[in-house]
Amino acid sequence: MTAIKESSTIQENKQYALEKCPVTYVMEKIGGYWKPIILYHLSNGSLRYSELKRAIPAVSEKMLIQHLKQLEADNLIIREAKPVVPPFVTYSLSSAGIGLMPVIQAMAEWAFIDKENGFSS
Amino acid sequence: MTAIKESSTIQENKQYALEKCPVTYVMEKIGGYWKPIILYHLSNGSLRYSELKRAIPAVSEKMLIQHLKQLEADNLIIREAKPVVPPFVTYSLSSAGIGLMPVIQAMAEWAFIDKENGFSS
DNA sequence: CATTATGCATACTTTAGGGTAAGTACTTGT
DNA sequence: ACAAGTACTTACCCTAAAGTATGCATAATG
Repeated sequence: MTAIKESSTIQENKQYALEKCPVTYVMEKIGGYWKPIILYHLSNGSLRYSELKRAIPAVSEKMLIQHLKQLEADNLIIREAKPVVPPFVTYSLSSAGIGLMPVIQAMAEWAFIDKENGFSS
Repeated sequence: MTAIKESSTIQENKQYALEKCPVTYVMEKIGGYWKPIILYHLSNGSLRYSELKRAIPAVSEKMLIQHLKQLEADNLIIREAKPVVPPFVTYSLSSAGIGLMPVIQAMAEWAFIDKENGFSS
């Protein structure tokens, strides 16, 4: 039994890691590249889908709605659609999403400091 | 010329996004799934490579050193190797890495609150 | 009457990330 | 003499994520 490589238990350990490490828990919810960026742009108030698209030109429409759906499913943002004929859909932060603002704020602040100090690779 | 789809400009817009959005800047540095987790485990002090491995059983050795190298290249952690024969290598936070602790701390705090409120999908 | 805008959905392909496994160099322990 | 520990490196493969490009319904606008 001692010959079993420890790496074969990685899968089972993932559940353990999720329960033990709070940062792992967070990464499961906002771990994607785009999610924190979306949340950052929503921090100044609700935005329409098309406004988000223009605010983040680097994201494709597919990625944008995909992550918006996931953020909604995780109760971090709220989607409101008015049944008018040119569709009018707005996204805003939920209370849990607002709770994430310290994280986003801390990121933004660190970015400015890091840039000032010129720590570039 | 009006027939060109706007999505074809996504690549060029990425550079723009990097300069404009601070959160994008941060995600380029600690955007990987494992990087914040590694930084979290180093927040209590320096650790040897093997200690990190045992602290994060869910990560494979390949991922661990890969991200450690990247974090070192980005000046977020410091690698110190003693030239002894059973290798003795420790990793610790740099000053820039310590500057990231508010982000990691905010993540950890939010995780606890979110779990208490039972916001699970 | 064709275009534009809105908020998506979907198919199709490519790429990058990550998993698994094995090897290396050197020494201490049994 | 052989396994085990330490800190990696390398090679191969595979899947999930992301890019690209369409389509759709409707209605105001030129």
